[in-house]
Amino acid sequence: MKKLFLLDAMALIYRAHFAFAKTPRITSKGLNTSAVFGFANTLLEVLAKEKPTHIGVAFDTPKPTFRHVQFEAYKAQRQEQPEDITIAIPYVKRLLKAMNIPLLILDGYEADDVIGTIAKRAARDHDDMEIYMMTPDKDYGQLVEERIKMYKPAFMGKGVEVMGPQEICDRWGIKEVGQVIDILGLMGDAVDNIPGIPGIGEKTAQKLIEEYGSVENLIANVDKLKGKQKENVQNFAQQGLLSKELATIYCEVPVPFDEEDLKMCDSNKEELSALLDELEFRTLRKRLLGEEPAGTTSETVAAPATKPKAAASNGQMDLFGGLVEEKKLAPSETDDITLDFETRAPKLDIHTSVHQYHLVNTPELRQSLIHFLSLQDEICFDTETTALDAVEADLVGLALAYQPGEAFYVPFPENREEAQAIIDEFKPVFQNEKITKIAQNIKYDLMVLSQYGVEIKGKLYDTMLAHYLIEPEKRHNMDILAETYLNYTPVSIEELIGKKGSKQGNMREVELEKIKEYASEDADITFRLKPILHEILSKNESSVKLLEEVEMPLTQVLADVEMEGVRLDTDFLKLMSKELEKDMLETQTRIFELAGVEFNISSPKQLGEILFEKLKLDPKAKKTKTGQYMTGEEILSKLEHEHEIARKILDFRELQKLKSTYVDALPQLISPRTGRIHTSFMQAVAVTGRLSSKDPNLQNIPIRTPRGREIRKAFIPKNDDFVILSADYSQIELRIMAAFAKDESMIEAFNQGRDIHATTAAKVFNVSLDQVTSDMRRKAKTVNFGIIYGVSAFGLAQQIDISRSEAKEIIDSYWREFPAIKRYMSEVVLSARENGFVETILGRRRYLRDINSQNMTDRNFAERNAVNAPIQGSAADMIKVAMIKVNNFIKTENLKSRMILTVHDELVFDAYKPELEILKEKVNELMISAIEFPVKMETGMGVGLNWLEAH
DNA sequence: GTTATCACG
DNA sequence: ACGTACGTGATAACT
Repeated sequence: MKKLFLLDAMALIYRAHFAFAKTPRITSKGLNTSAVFGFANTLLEVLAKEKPTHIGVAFDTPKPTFRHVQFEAYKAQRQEQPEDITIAIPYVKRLLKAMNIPLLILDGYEADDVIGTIAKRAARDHDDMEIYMMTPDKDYGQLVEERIKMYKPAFMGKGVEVMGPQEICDRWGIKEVGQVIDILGLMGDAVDNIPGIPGIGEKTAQKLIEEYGSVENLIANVDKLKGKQKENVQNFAQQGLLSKELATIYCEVPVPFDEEDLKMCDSNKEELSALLDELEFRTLRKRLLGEEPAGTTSETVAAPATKPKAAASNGQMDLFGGLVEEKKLAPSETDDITLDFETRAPKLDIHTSVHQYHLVNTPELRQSLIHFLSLQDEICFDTETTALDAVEADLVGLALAYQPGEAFYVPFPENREEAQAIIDEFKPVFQNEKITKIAQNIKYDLMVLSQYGVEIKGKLYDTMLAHYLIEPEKRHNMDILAETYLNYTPVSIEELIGKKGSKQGNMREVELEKIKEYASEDADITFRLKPILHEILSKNESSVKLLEEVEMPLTQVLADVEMEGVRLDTDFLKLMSKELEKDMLETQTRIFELAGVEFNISSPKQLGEILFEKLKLDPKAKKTKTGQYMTGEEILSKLEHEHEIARKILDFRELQKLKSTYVDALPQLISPRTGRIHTSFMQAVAVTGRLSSKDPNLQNIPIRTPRGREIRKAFIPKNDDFVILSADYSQIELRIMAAFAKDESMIEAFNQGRDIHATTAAKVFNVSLDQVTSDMRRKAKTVNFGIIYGVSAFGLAQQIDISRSEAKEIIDSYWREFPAIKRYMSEVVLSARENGFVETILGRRRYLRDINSQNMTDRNFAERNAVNAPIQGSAADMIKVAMIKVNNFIKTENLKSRMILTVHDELVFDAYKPELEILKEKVNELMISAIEFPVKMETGMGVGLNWLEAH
């Protein structure tokens, strides 16, 4: 006779936990192992005594079950799970996995439904099998039949109790086991919040069912009852029926049953041994594995036997074969089991844990969590802080997750030393090289943790950056990712701390329970997003490389660069501000004189009316689509010789821009903590792969005008021992274009170090190199840029103020002289039309949805993007790789010099004077060799006491 | 929140 | 006949 044992894990764990309530077992590391120990003992006892041939262990899931759908209050008042149990569950699961015992878990169903279904099917399909449901839970009585028995484990002095149909009927005083639910329906069950009928307890229920047979029949014969009891049955008839329904175990759960899956087999001794050591279960270990001390078993124990279908390398067993792939289940496949209360496809999740988000706020709990984290291949984390700006942020909490559906929240005290002590506990986890750290926008977390002296080691995985490489033109917030890929809308941060514009609330003031839920959810979601995004990303091999070898290492570099910051000469800026103020006032006075009235010069609306209506400067003045006069720089420049006011307005605009955007704004962004400026480099904004910079934007500090470039004098070295070093790629985009197009003449010009714009001018204007005038060179330079942007005659004409026909002639001439470039351009556009995207040298994609549009404007725009994106993007790829290499060099050589800025084709350093020469040499070498192109690359280097001098 | 303008590569 | 260079971010005005 075969023996199938089905265990109700949660019921047994609870029972074990409370059995040890007075004298809990604690390991030397503070882990409470009572529940695991109790469960393990019970399990081993039954294995030894009963020698089952088949076995399975069922868990509840944290997901709402159909009973919740039916009855909202179901189990609602059950008190929260003790943390010791929460911590125990993963260990129990590991124990079972190590013993090669299958876990039975199905979202939407409780353990008793799963056990009931399997028990009934096993009995039906196998005459030669006896089924034992191992549980202390009385509800199971309803399932008992000839070959299905309840097996109550020994407890509190009482021995094992095996109950067949006779025993059940005797126990409840009923005629058939099915009436168990009628009894429960009447008496209710306080633990599960099944109400029953008021005034009816076990004894009364027994008596009534003995007499009437069922709840339904009792209600039908309510007239035969008397007094208060009659009243209650009448008034609570519905409640009684519902209670009966709730107590009914559902035996049609959509799980296939295959006896092969549940066959007993050998343990994985290596895993088991490690686990028992960890739990410090010495006696058990001896019983199970003999006397070998820890650490010597792996060589001596033969390879563990594995089940036919249970071989997954991660130790998870594919119990239900195809059903494990539940995400891919077509609805039709589950149609044969339609459940009227099911709103979604049943989901089988072998390792979904029972409870979701846990508060980890004691040393013991932290110890357990850390211990468990250290066993993972990858973990997900999220920091909660007091500020959006990482440099100014204090840790409020840390959320961690290592499997979907479960997360842990560790709150941090406001006291800095206490917080430091807690984060120090987690250091071994963060510094474990074997664990991949997953996070959304991980640069922020890296920066926050670095303030607490935590330098993360091992692989990083940023879901934001993964998505940036999948769809660079989209947005990459976690909320959007969750909605797109998980079909789930997370709790918004605004619900916790209010909008960021208005006096944004403090994370510290949020209730612990709420922040726990919010933070845990973030970690959980991010953890779930990772495999989904990675699966999509993996469709393109180069994307995975790009993420792992460029963007992830770069995010660490950027964290370093941002933390370092830049020193600003505030005294200088203060002086400059005063001068600008004075000049602005003078200019404004002159403008008012010239205009004859006072008005707001900063208002394009007012300004347009003054210029074009009052002064009638340009009779054919152009208007914007909103009906206003255009007063931009290019318009006013053309009026410069018409009227003095145009020049003055341009001056005023420049002064105001410099003052408000730079001179006055920059000092306000100095960190009170470091006294330096810390920009944010945005890694997932620019569609081409470039970085952007904000708060403040240090990538648009003026340089083109004499007054503007003065501002760069305010960017200074950290002290007298340092100087500013600036290294920029020379003509990187043109070189990349020449390489892509394989244009021999242009490649040769670069390889010979010739002036590329002059060379272009000579060719385009058909003169010898020494006949090229500065005007010709200027035009050629503009043309070269224009080519990269996807030239049009109109655009070129506008840019250098020539006629459209003249522009067209120049372009035609360019194509004649550089036919390879023209060929390359058409090839890129063609390939974009075919594939719908273009790629950079490292395979970074840009999708061009309008490339085949009927709308010419949209299509032309897409075509210009097709030309520009691979060039601009490849240059971005190259400087990113260079940054990683340079930072690596600085770190491995332990230099005092630091990278402090990056501006598309330029790297800026705070260079320690004694290191200047080696730094210059290495930076140059690493920049030009970052990515191999079939064209010579060059850099320009400058050193000075400020950023301007370094150019 | 959108528009116009202007700073950079 | 159309409507036009590529990629960003900050500010002030206005709705």
